[in-house]
Amino acid sequence: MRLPKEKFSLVISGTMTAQPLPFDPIARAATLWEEHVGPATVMGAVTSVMRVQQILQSAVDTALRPHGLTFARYEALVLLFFSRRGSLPMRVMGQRLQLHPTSVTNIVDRLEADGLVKRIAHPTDRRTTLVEITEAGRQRRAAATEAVTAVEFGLRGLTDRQTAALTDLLAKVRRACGDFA
Amino acid sequence: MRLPKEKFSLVISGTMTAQPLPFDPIARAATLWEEHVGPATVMGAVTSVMRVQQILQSAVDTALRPHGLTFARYEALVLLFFSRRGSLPMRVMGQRLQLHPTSVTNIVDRLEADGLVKRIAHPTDRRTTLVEITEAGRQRRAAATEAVTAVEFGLRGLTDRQTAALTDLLAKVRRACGDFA
DNA sequence: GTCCGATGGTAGGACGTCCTACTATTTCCC
DNA sequence: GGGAAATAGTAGGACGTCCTACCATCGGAC
Repeated sequence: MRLPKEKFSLVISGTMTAQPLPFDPIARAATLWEEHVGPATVMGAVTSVMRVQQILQSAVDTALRPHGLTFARYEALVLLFFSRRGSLPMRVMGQRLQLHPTSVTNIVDRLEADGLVKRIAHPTDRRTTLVEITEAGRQRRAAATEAVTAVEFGLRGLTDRQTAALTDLLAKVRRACGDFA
Repeated sequence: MRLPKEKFSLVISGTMTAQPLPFDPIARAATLWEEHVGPATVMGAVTSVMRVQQILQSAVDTALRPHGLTFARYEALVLLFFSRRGSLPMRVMGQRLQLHPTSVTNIVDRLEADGLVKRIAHPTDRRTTLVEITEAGRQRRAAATEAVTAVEFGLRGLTDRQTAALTDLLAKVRRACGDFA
């Protein structure tokens, strides 16, 4: 539960070099790709998504570390907080968070060990495990939310309009890939 | 080196539920966030990036698995292929690929074990290790490139214009976070 | 020349994800 | 009702990333 050591860098993300490159490595790769391979539009977009995800993940995890959370665990906490009864079956959590069942098990294990959630029996289906957010979990969620919103989730450099446009474009991709109907 | 088992799903990505949800889980979360927390624009965009990265990573890795590559190793191979001499110092590879030095070590270890690259001594600096793509590596890159372009890197649902717009938006973020000057 | 800080790379360990199997329970269909 | 098939969750293992610590080498200050 300690903040990471300071580095000699302006970079927010954890994956960093000492100094930012003087050129855009993705744009350069795209140029070379056009020369040697073919149209690079898709390649460039995919690489960009990968890289930005890495930046955001690192920024958010850094903001959450003092609160003993990762982004995945934070998302789980928020999901339970939003739920009507403050509890959900593991399986539903996996669907909403788009996670493998075993990842849900892992996440809930950690949250439960920290006393932020607890597993309770489902009233009618004995196969099902309900996960319920505790009072400590609610408080932790509030504090963690302040931390991540304070750093804008690591998303910088966009206007609100551009941010919304980004979300829309990505939603098209998610729908086309069958994330939702 | 075997293709993954078929699942009962239309979803391209590896992380999947049996059926797509009938609603957009990110849009729903954004609505709840607006109700309970505040403006959800940034939160929605960040979650979307995370999810799309997961989809793309899974699609690309699936396409590359028959070729014995992950996306990270494929990127390394492409980087060396593009380089003038067919070789680069480990450190430079880490800068271009935005990877931790130890991750570069890991990736090069795997590629070398498969005979796709080899470590050679730097002519003047004995600290530095050069990584050189082999003929087998060049052939593997060509085959792998066909595989990933055949599935469009998993990026579906966007026009070329929209794909370019996505790249531009993400470049703004990368620049703002100090990825490049 | 020599020393000391900076640089390049690797080893070992933590963490989080996924996958494959496995058990327990429920549901469906005859 | 009785049994096959589906469903919920977990255990154990592989993989890839990061971090800290470490060793070897280089380069500059004196």
